Amino acid sequence: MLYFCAVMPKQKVDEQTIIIEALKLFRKKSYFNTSMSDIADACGLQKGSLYHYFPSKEDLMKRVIKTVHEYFKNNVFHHAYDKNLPPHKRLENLFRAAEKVFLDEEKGNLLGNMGVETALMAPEFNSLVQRFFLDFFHAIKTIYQDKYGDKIANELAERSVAEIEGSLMFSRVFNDHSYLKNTTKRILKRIEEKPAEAAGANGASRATKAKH
Amino acid sequence: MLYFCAVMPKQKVDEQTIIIEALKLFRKKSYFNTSMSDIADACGLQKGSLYHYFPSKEDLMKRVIKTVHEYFKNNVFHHAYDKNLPPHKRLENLFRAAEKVFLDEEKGNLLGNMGVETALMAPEFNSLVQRFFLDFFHAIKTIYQDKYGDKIANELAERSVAEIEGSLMFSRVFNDHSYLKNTTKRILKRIEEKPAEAAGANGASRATKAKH
Amino acid sequence: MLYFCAVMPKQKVDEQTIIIEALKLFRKKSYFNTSMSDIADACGLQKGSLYHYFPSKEDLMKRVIKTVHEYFKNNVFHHAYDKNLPPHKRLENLFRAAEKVFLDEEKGNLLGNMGVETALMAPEFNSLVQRFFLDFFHAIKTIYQDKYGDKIANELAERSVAEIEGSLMFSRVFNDHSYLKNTTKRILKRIEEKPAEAAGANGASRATKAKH
Amino acid sequence: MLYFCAVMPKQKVDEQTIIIEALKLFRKKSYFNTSMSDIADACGLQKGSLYHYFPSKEDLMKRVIKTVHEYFKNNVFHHAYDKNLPPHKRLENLFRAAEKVFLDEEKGNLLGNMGVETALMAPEFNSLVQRFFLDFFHAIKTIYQDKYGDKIANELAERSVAEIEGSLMFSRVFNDHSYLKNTTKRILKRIEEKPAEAAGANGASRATKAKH
DNA sequence: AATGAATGAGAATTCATTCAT
DNA sequence: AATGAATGAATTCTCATTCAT
Repeated sequence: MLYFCAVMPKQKVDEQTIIIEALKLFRKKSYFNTSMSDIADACGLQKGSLYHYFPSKEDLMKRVIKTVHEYFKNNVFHHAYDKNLPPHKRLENLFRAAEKVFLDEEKGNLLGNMGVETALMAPEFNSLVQRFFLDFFHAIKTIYQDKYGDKIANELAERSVAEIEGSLMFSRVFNDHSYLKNTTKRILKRIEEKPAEAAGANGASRATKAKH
Repeated sequence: MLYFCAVMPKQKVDEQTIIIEALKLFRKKSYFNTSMSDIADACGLQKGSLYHYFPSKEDLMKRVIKTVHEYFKNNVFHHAYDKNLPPHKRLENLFRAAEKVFLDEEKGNLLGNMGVETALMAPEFNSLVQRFFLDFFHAIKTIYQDKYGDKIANELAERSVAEIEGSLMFSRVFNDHSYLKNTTKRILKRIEEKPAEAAGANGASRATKAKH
Repeated sequence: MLYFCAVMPKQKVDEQTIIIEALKLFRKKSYFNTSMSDIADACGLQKGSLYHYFPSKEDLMKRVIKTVHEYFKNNVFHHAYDKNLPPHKRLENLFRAAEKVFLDEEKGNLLGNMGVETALMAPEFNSLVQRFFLDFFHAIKTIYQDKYGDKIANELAERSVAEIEGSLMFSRVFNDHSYLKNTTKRILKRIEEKPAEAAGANGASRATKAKH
Repeated sequence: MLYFCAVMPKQKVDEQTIIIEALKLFRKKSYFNTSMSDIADACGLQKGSLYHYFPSKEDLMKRVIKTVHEYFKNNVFHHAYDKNLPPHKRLENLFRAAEKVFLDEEKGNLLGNMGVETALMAPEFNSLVQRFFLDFFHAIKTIYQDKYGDKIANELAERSVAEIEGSLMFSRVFNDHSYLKNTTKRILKRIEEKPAEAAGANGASRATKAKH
């Protein structure tokens, strides 16, 4: 990987490198199955050296989650707020970007969003994951709001994100991309159609309402 | 649970007790955060004694997953096959039973989707979790098949289970039952309506198709 | 093994059965690598039941060693005392019988004499193994005594048994019967030749002298 | 062993120390009866710390065996290749050095044939022990080759090493140095005499032939 | 005699973390 | 900043042994 640079950059190990390597490992092997040693190895460091950058494994994980969150904000969710495009186009762009990350298409691995699983297993990361999903909800809701009223948009967003997360899980459990891809396709098709479907929505859930 | 004889038999711990105690702990603290010691304590045993019943922690977990699966078959999925009731009623019964388990409504004694998280983190349990979901799909699909053709039923089932699993995840991440409850309500409402909505379905995913 | 009896004997598990099964396992896997569970399995018993016959694993091993010793007395060493045959014939018979046991020729496994290794690793069996070797020495010495004087016979015996044990060890380490077989052939050849070779013997060792 | 600087460096335990301590314990109590805890105690370390140096107990044992082998090469076997001395002198030097190690003459600090016993009980060490013996054979054979032809030298070497190992075993079982000492004396005497004795040798065994 | 549940001590190993250099 | 030795607590698992039935 390094050998291909014409001029070898100093390649000092920095926080970002560690976060990225940790992210890769957490995604591949999960938080509990990844040791600080694994991360150090991946960075070309000694175990002890990691503690110069992060006071603990838990803290490192939090930084990883925040980094992922930030990445989604800048590269996925932002498509929702591009007011120059029509809703269905914005949704399409957002989904396309999300799939790239979720399905790790470049490398062909099925990675999924480690944060979710981790949140369910380790309560200390719960609030960070909540924040991630609230932003996810908000982005999708914003897109729907142009076509539907606030209440319906809220509910549609909740439903769409649930479908996406559920089918992402299936894609992972069955090691089959098509679950997620079919789901995004289906959701896109819905937005292009008449708003009739959303009628009769029952109210959105508490957490989602609370924030937006 | 323990029947009284004239002479109280010496309270032997049996496999089922251990499985139930392990399940509770795995649900509460996750597989990785639960030690064999924890389980032994919960059963009033020494940790070595667990190995009298299960050759390894992994094996115990597999038994737990199978037990949950069996429980769902007998107490949840079976509603789908009750040919005396109309589809929407069968779906309602199934959802009601599922919610009871998923949301731990009556005192945390049974189940949850701990298997899912674990499958995502520990590949050794993947196939058991796959089997669980295939049965889940099949049950829901059977209900839809009375109203829709095979292809659409398939897709609707996939979608419904995804919505349920996604919203269950939100219910847990946000510690708010209404995500799952709203979702089941919404899905029930759909089945009571005209079949028009399902039009334009794109094909079901590989794994689901393969089996049913 | 049992299947070949025309009338299946009651075949109650008895001490002898356990000793034989334990011997087989100790030979194959060594004392330390054989658990009471392994032995119980081989006997078709529960672990706990072994303790009806033997108070401890150590005691069982002692019985095994004694049984082997007894077996050698009756089936191997006794050839040395068959006064009807000439020395070289007696030696040949003895070696032939010993090879059968050491090399487990019937089953083609290289088993060797577990007692020796065990004696070296677990001092509690030392004296039993000593007794075995003293009998071995004595048998060989008796054969030599007809051709040579006591002193030389003593030394030749010590030397022959050492050669045998050493080459038996090589046969096991290199998994090659020929080490032991070449050695017995060579020793037999020596006894058929002139007694000149034994000249200049230096005295036998203490233990050997002490006993005989 | 530890060189004194102006400032005494903090006495770090190093690999060699651990290997030596492990060797001592393996010799005294055997591989199976020595726990990593015992070794750690002997080194003044926590047992976890051993894994900083060796990935497993098995690996540590392999290093121990290799160290012993190396020691024999440098301190025992090398006498065989000292072309300035006559064969019998070389053999004498070799034996003298071997006895020192085998019989632990100076204070139990080094070696013994613990490897042999272990090889017989734990197949994972077999090949290392084979290599040790092949070197032993080769050294002795080299000495004999100056007086006898290749074939006879081969067989004499095999026989001598067998005698030595056998009598070493007796020395240990009877706790009496004289078994080994008499054997080396006797073998030395043979080489000083006429080569007539070796006549009629039957071929050497497979493993020995294969290598040399 | 036999069972099999239970024990309890101890084994190997892992790992997040600390800290002197 | 980085090392790497060291820790110590925890973890999974093994096993000889006991004992009520």
